[in-house]
Amino acid sequence: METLSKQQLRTRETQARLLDAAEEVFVRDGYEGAQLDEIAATAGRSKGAVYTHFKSKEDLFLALFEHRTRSYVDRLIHSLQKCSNRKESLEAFREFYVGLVHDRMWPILTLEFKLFALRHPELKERFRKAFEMSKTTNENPSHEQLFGRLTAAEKRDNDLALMSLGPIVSGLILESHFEPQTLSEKALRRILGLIFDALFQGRRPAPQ
Amino acid sequence: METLSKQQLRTRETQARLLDAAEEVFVRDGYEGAQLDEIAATAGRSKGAVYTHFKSKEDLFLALFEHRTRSYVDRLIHSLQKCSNRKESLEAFREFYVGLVHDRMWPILTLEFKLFALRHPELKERFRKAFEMSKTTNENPSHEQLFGRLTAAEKRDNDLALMSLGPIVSGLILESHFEPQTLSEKALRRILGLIFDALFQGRRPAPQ
Amino acid sequence: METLSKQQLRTRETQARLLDAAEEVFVRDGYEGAQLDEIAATAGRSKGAVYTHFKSKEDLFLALFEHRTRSYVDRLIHSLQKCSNRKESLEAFREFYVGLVHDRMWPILTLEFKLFALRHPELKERFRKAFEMSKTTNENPSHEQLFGRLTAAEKRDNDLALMSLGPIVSGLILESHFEPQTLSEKALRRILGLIFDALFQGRRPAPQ
Amino acid sequence: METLSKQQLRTRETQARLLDAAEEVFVRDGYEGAQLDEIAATAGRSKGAVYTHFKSKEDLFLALFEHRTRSYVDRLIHSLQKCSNRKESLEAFREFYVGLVHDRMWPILTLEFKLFALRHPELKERFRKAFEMSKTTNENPSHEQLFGRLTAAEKRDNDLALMSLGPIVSGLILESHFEPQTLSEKALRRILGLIFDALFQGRRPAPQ
DNA sequence: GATGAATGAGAATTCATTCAT
DNA sequence: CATGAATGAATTCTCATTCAT
Repeated sequence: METLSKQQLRTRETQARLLDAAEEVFVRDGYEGAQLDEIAATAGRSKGAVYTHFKSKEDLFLALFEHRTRSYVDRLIHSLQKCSNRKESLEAFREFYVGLVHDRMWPILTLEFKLFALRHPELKERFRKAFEMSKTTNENPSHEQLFGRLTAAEKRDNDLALMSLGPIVSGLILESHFEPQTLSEKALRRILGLIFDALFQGRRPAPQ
Repeated sequence: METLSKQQLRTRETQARLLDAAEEVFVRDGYEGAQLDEIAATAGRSKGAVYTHFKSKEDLFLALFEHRTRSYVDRLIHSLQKCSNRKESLEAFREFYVGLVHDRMWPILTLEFKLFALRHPELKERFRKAFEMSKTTNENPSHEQLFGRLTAAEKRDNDLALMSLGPIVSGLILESHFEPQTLSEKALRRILGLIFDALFQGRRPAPQ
Repeated sequence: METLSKQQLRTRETQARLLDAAEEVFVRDGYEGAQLDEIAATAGRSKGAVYTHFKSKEDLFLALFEHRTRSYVDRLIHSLQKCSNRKESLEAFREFYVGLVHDRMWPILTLEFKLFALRHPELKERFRKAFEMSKTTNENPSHEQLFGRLTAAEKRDNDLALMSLGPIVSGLILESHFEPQTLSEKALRRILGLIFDALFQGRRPAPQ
Repeated sequence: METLSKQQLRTRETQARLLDAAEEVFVRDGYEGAQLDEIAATAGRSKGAVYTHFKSKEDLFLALFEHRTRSYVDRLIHSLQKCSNRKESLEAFREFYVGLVHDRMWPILTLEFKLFALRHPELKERFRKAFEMSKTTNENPSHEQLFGRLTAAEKRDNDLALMSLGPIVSGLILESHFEPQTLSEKALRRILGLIFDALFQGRRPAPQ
C-alpha cells in the first residue's frame, strides 16, 4: 500500500518516538513542568528535532492528545463492531470503560489536558475538535446500537452518563496513586462496574 | 477572649487575603501558571508580603490546601454532629458530597493539588498529613455512626467508596466546565446522588 | 565623669553589641553576603534597631571600620608612649605589627573594606578620613621618635615600608585560613618579623 | 592537527570572551557585585549564553580562577625550563613573583577568590584542586632545582616563604590602588624584591 | 528606642524557541 | 532531518529599607 522512502520512515519513527516520550514526560511532570529537552532526550533525539515535527510545545501536547484519543476511539469502535447484538455491545462498552483503569497514563493525561484546556480558551476550537472525536463514537453510529431507541429524557440521561464516565475514571486513577492498596486495579474495576451499572441502570439487568 | 493588637489583626487579614487570592489564581491558572505577583496584587499586597507569611510559592499552595481542607472537614463534622440517628447522619453525609458540586473552585484545586503531589514526592510527608486530615472524619468518630457495625469485607467496600467520592466529584466538576449545559449543577447533583447510593447500596433503601 | 541616663546606657550597649555582631558577620560573610537581619539577631536586637543607630548597611560597615581603626591606633599610640628611647619605640612598633596576626578578624575586615572602597569611589572622602587616621600615627607624632631624622630618600623608603606592612599582614592572615598548619600564628610572627626587619633594615641592627 | 568545525570555533571564542569579561567584571565589582548580565554584555553575548557554558555564576567564577591559575603556572614552568643552573632558576623565580605586580587584575581576583573560598566551605574540594595546581610547580619538579637539597627545617622555611609570596603580592597590589603614587609599580617591585631576598636569604647572596 | 510587617527594586536562573551548520 | 549554541522573556525569591505601633 504505502511505500515509504527511508526519509519518510525516519520521520514516522521520530514522530512516534517523540509522542511516546511526550506522553511519558507530560504525565510525569505536567504540561508546564515538562521540558522539551527531556522529551527529546527520552526520544533519543535533540531539542531541535521536536521543532521539525511540531510547531511548539503546545502543538506537541495537542498532537499527543489527539493521537491518543484517536487510538482509544478506534479501539472502542473496533470492539463494538465485533458485537452482534445489543447485549454484547453494551457489555463491550462497559468493558471498554472499566478497562480504562489499566492505563495509568491516559487518564492522567486527560486530566492534565482538560486543566490545560480550561486555561487556554484561545485554543478552544482545536480542543473542541479533539473532544468531539471522542464523543462522536458515543453518539453517532453506535448510540442506538447500544441503548436502543430512547425517549428524549432517556437520551439526556444517557448523554449525561456517557459524559461522566471518562472524568470519573480519571479522578479515580489519580486517587489510586495515593492509595494503591485500597484503590488497586481490581478494586477500581469493581467500583467502576458498579457505577456504570448505576448510570445505565435498567439496561443491564443481570448482576455482575 | 482573644485580644489582638493592630499588628496581629493586620497579619490575620493579610493571610486571609493571600489565601483567598491564592485560591483564585491557582485555580484559574494552575500551580505552575500562577504568578506570585498576581496573587499578591489580587490580595492587595506586594510580592514581598507573600514571603513574610509563606516560605515559598509551594508553601503557600500547601497552606492553602490545608486551610481549605480543614474548612470542609469542620463543615462536615459540624453537620454530622447535628444528626440524631443513623439515617439522618447518612443523609447529611450524602448531602455533603452531593453539595460539593456547588463549589467550582475546591474540586479543581484538589485535582491540581493531587497532580502536584504526584510530582513532588519529596513533600510526601506533608501531603500525607493533609490527606489524613480529610480521612480522619470519615473513619474515626463517625464511621460507625454512619454505617453501623460492619464486617471486615463491608468495611473495605465502604472505605473504597469513601475514597472514591471526592475524586469523582473533582473529575465531574472539571468536565462540567466543558459541558456546562449538560453537566449543570443540577445534573451533577443527580448523578452524584445516584453514584452515592450505588456505592452505599443497602444503606439507603428509601429513594430520595 | 560622664553620667549617663538609662536610655543612654542602653544606646551605648546596643551600639556596642551591633558593632561586635557586625564585625562577626561581615568578616564571616563579606559585605554583600552579610544580612542586616543576621547582624541584628546576633546582637540580640531586631532589624529595625540597626536603623535606629546607623543610617544604612553601608554606614554600619564604615562605622565599624572606623571604630576598629581607632582602637588599633589608640593601642599603638599607647604602647609607643610608654617607650623612652628610639630602640624601645622601634621594638614596640615591630611588636605591634607582628602582633596583628593574633587577630583573625581585623585583617580580613581590612581586606573586605579595601575591596569595598575600591568599588565605591563615591565614598572616597569618608574612606580617606579613616585611612588617614591610621596613617596619622605613623607619620606625625612618632615618625621621628621611631626612625630619627631621615633624608628625603630614606623618608620615602620608610613610608613605603609603613604602607606595606598592613596589607602584607592581611594577605598572610587570609592565606593562613587555607594553610593553618604551615601558616600557624607562630610561623606568621616569624615571617612578619623577617619582613619588618628587611623593610627597616639599617634600623634594627641586632638580630632577633 | 586539530580541525575544528565552525561550531567548535564559536564555542571556544565564546568561552574565551566570557572568561575575559568575567575577569574584568569580577575584579571591578567583586563576586557578589558582579552581574551576569553585565559579564554577558561585556563578552558581546546574552545572559543565556553564559549558562550554555557554565553551570552558574559560581561555576564561572571557579572556572575563571582555574583558567588563570593554569596560565600563570604554565608561564612559570616555561620560564624555569629555560634555566640551566640553580642561580638562573632562582632568578627566574624571583622575577616571576616580582613581575606579578604588573598584573593589576590577577592579585585582586586572587583575594576575591580566597575570601569567596573562605565563605563557601561546601566547595572546599574544588578549591583544593585549584590551589594544589599552583603549589605543584613550587614543590615538585623544580623545588630542588631552585633551592638545592635542604634540611627538613630549611624545607619548612622554604615552604612558608613560598606560600607567603602570593598573598603578599595581593595585599600590596590592593593597597596600591589607594596609594598609586607611593606604591607605584616600580616601588612595589623594589619592595617585593627585598622581601623575596629576605625570605630566601642565604640563597641569593649577590645583590641584584 | 525597638519591633517586624510590608515594600519593591534587583538578580540569578530557566527554558521555549530560533537558526546556522 | 537533526543538532545544539544562543537568545531573551519571564519568574521566583532576597533583602535593604521604611514606618505604624
